[in-house]
Amino acid sequence: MKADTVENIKDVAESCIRSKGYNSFSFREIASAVGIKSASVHYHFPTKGDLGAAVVKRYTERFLSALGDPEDSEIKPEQLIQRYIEAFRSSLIKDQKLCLCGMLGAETNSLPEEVVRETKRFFKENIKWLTAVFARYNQQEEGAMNNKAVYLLSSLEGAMMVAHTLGDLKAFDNAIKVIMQQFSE
Amino acid sequence: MKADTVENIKDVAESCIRSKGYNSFSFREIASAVGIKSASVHYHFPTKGDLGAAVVKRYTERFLSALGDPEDSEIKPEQLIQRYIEAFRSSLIKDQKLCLCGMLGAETNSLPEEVVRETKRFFKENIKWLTAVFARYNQQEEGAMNNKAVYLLSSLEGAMMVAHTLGDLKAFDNAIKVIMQQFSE
DNA sequence: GTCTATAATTTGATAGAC
DNA sequence: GTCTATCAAATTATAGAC
Repeated sequence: MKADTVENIKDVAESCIRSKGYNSFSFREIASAVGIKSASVHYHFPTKGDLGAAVVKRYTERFLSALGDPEDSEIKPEQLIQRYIEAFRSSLIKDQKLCLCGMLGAETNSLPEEVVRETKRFFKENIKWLTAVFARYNQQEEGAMNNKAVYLLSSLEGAMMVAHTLGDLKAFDNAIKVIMQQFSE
Repeated sequence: MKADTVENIKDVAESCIRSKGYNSFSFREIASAVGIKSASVHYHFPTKGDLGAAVVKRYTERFLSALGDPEDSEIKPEQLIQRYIEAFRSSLIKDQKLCLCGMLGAETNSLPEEVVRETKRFFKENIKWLTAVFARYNQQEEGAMNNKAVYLLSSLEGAMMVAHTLGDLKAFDNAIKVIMQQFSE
């Protein structure tokens, strides 16, 4: 059932950060939810920064893995973009929470260096993946593809935040409708 | 010089929240920057939630005031949209900080009720203003204008967050380029 | 209106037993 | 690997003097 304590800790920490932010979760809180004591959490993750960085690292790996190969010729680029949007959408709808890195990105200035580094990596890998997908569309200049990638990532992060704040998940879908017009010509 | 203590407190608090978040600033920190003691801050704002809500309220009033009347026939709707985008851009470039409500929106789940209420109001008033501007464009259906409003607000908030995290302000302008294509037909 | 002093709680982190 | 116990610091907030 609860095979791996380390994974349990990461699960709870990820959930906490995504709903309340890095600066509003405590080791005691994590420990309590896992069913251990805070000293035991420190055994696995000496500092809060260690835990935060590990959570983001796992999050990024899972996210990229779910997206798959951007150059997989079996799948049309349009479908990959659709899959990308759906990844954000299900995060918001199913988990009722923000993107982990959307939250951490806002908190950047009050985060330990190792957490900032991993958060940046998430964004950079996202942009890289999207740029690779856009490169499969009809010929475009290098810069235009990168701009589109930054744009799509940013718009989805922003739409999650606004919809979550307003408590209106339809707002997310409404924003998506406008975003998709960009890619349907 | 420092005429009004209350305004000074709000100034410092706004700056702190925009750079570190609501959950990472303290009354002692504000007091120290203003040159008073934390007990004096409590005299003006009994609770942290009171201070937070007052800061957002002033921020919203100033923001809407700077935008002006969305139905001012002296100004073309295209120019108003440009002004709107510029308001976000200068926040990011000049202040090197996020939008106050972009930060607070992410933190929604760990905020006092009165701060959440004011943050929602900022977003709702933004959407209302934008919808009024879009209504001045050629005939569109009601829903489409609202969707565009939510979309533009969301995209700008997201672009600020991503650019700020990456420490790459050009990323903001690159995203804007793609966003503007939506409104240039 | 600002101060000193302090209460009550929570936090990240460590020492050392088992 | 988990525990008890504890530390040192920081937090929001209040009482009461000036």
